[in-house]
Amino acid sequence: MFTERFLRDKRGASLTAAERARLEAAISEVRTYKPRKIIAKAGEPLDQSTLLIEGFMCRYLDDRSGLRQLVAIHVPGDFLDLHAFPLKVLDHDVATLTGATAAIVPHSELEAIADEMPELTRKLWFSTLLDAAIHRAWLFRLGRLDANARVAHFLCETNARLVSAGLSDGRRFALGLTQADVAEICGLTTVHVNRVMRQLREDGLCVFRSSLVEILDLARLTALGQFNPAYLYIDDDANPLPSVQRPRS
Amino acid sequence: MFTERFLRDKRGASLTAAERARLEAAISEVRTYKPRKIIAKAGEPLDQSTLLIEGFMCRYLDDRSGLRQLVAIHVPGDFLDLHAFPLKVLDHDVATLTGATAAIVPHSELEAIADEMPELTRKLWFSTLLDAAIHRAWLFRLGRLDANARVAHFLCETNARLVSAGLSDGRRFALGLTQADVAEICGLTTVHVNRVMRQLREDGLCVFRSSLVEILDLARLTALGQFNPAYLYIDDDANPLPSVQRPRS
DNA sequence: CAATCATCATGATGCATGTTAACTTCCGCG
DNA sequence: CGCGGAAGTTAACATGCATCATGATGATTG
Repeated sequence: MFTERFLRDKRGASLTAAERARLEAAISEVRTYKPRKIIAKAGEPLDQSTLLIEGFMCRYLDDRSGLRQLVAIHVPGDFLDLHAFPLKVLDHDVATLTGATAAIVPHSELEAIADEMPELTRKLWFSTLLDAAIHRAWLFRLGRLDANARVAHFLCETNARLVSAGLSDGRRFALGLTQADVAEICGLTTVHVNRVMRQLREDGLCVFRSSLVEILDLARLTALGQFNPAYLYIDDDANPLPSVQRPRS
Repeated sequence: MFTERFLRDKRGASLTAAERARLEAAISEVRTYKPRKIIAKAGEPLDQSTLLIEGFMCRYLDDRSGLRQLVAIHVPGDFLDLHAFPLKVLDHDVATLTGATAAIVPHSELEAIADEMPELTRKLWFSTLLDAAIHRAWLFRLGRLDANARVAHFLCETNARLVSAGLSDGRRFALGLTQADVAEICGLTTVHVNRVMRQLREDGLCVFRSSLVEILDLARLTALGQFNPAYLYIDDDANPLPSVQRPRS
């Protein structure tokens, strides 16, 4: 079941068994990728999209001197270039961060789905809009938060997304990124990300070492990053984070 | 024809006459709005979307102390909260910047369109993805550009969008924003935006005074802002900007 | 027409983050 | 098992933008 995590526990958009089966049938191929490989370049016409099964991928824009600004990172369950189906051509590059496996879905299959299954189509649309909502949270992060808060916000967001994917217990998760990657995400230099990580460690908020994130004080990290997970559209009663667990009735 | 500007000259997504008529028939009402009024609040369920006909609107997120980060501005022709149709609830607020008029489209009509007209549905989807592409360009702007370049990039983008809407001649356009608005867009203080505007003026790049933008040197402004309009998905041969006009064959 | 408020303008000062440059630690690989 | 390159760490110094303060201009309104 390659589509197992896709839209899992997303408010009003979880797939029915029939929809899941249809999507599963649309997969033409499963590929594996090495770390730090470019998967799609801006401007090239695409006739397929990629459903991430394992590993981390990213999307980014280059500035004139070749520096990257990441505009998204993707975790297992993300249909990461589904927007290439309506757009036909991407405005940015897509690459792996870690080694990864992904399912390939040809656009011809998506066209068939669009003709036959309006409700599933609406859910695919929803999935691309979820990415847009995350873009907006990233805009807030870059526009309004200082360096410490940016990194805190990013770690909280990634934690929440990985909890939803079943890949974090709400406190600890594997994250195969370097400090340089975090810098490209948060619009900072690697030197300064290093300073921020040290401060988070010394303040007892979070430790990020050898590709493992350990959140020591989720409440304070959340407050520091002004993180409010509403934009992730996660079902209220699915996989609650430890800090938002409600009393059992 | 309220939908006249919607997806005008957008690559592979311009509407056919029949599609336009269908959308026109979906409009339930036309409203006028005063400047600086909130139109939709984050978290409230929405059962309609808004097609902007005249004026400027924006979308924004608040930080803890009430400061705003704009995540989008919208110009006539934009279907500005169409993403509320699949999402049902917005993750941000929507407000007018200037006085405005807009057409209201109930979600029940969009559902009917989704059931009957897959090709038009794909174009509506495209429209929401165009907004996401603009989000990505804004991420690049905030993450990788300094203050002068951010403002230059914003002015180039707005110029290009307004040319496409028929509201800029490629050099001059009305823009009813204050320097404080530009600050909320570019993640700067109003004081610093003021300094940037002065510098752009002194360098002979651009003058922004009494709600009128005059671009004096588009090529240099484009270079300063590292602006590449590809992400706007404007038809190659529609309304070319003066600087990208090609020789007639 | 005066009063008032939003917007624009500009200087002085401070701080967060960038820049440069070592140095260290880790880890894969010959 | 030691070598080499990538990633992490830290310090000294530079700077772009925020902050604070104050006044000028321009528009709206009673």
